[in-house]
Amino acid sequence: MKIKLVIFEDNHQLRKSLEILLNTSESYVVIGNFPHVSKAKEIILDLRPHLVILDIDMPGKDGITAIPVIKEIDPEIFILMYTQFEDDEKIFRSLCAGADGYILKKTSPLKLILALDEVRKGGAPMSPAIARKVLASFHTSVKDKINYNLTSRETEVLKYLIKGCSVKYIASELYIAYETCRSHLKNIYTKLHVNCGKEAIAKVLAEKIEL
Amino acid sequence: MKIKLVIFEDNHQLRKSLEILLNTSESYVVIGNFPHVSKAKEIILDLRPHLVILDIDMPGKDGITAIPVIKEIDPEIFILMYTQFEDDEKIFRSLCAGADGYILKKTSPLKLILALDEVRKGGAPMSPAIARKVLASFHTSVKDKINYNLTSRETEVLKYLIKGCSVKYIASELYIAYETCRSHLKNIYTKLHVNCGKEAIAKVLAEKIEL
DNA sequence: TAATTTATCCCCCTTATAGGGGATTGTGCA
DNA sequence: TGCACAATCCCCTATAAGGGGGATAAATTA
Repeated sequence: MKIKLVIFEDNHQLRKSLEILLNTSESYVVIGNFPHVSKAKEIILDLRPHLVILDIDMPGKDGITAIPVIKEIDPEIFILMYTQFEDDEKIFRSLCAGADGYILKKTSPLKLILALDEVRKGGAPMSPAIARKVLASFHTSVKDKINYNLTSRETEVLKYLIKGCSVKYIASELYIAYETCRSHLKNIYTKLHVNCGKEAIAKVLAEKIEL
Repeated sequence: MKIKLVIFEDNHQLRKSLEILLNTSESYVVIGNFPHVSKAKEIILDLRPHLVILDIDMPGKDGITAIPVIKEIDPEIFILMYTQFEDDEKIFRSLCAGADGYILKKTSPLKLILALDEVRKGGAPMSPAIARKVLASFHTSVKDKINYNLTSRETEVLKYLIKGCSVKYIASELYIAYETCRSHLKNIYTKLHVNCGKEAIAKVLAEKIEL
């Protein structure tokens, strides 16, 4: 059973030669080949490929816009970006959107096939520069975050709160009175600009506020 | 000005040959060479290298444990993991901890230097398989998550809850009675094995449960 | 030294939430 | 045809949580 490919590539010549190249391989078969992604949804729903090769720079709709569309239809469909220039920003946006890797158009036919194999096996081919960007946004996510000026005690209380603990429990854990704990919470709510514990938890966890 | 390197590597022979190799290069100079990471903090504070080459498998303390220690001293110090086996899990843990890339011990001297250059330039050398793992955990597509069997309506209610909304507000947003909303919440709490909304929010957001 | 901050505690009052029931309607599946 | 289930709504009760006060001792800062 060959892996079914759909290609979106605006350059007519390149599109054709890609098709010929891939169809001569023993593992892949091109079942669709289109110059733009405006009908991507219908095409994917209709053809149900295993893997999509997606050019980034295309007239009209950007290839990146098609990523969420395809992944929503079936997250199992692999998406390999195919770009002429090593534009870090675009490739990074592609990967954020859910692409499974990318290859440059200057890549040799052999390496193209290898990259496809890699994607199929669950790998995500990408250059070190891009990998670094992904890594960076992966752990140091948002460093430019607001300082809410919580005191050390308030921070302690908040740490328990975001675990879902009750006020009573937090108080007992910190060996302070229930009312003291509530005082801290009141101050926390004021400082975080929220009105209740639920909002505080949601804010801290959703905004990845470090404590 | 040469890039100052510190190496942590338990194999004596390898450590020595690494040092000789790197010292013959025109860009790098090895200023420290140690068989274990137990004194990593003191060493880094003292020597202040630009880049650290870190073996993962070492007797006593694992090389990975040294990553946060080094990064806390100076996040600008690059860390390149140096491993014998392509152990996905360990490499992944290393990258999560803050490593800037990794190379295998079987890597040729030329490629080792290239990888160091890559790290210096801000790249993060890694294999496609690792890149995929990073990508995956990056957009939280943890597939092996528990299915709590929430109904579509319960999911809707929960989506509002984790934004910190009150029961009354959720009810009004969904055009249902307050008591209906509460019924859904009761069922949600049962299914998630929690006792209150705060716990539910904490659980969903902390465990990155997809809704 | 005086003012400020922090952490601690207490009161009252109101509202929100949780837990325990129970009931009705429609839908889909066996 | 009947059953299970999802979604809707209601009641009662107890506890938890939030908002508004205020107070004190210790430490820090101006």
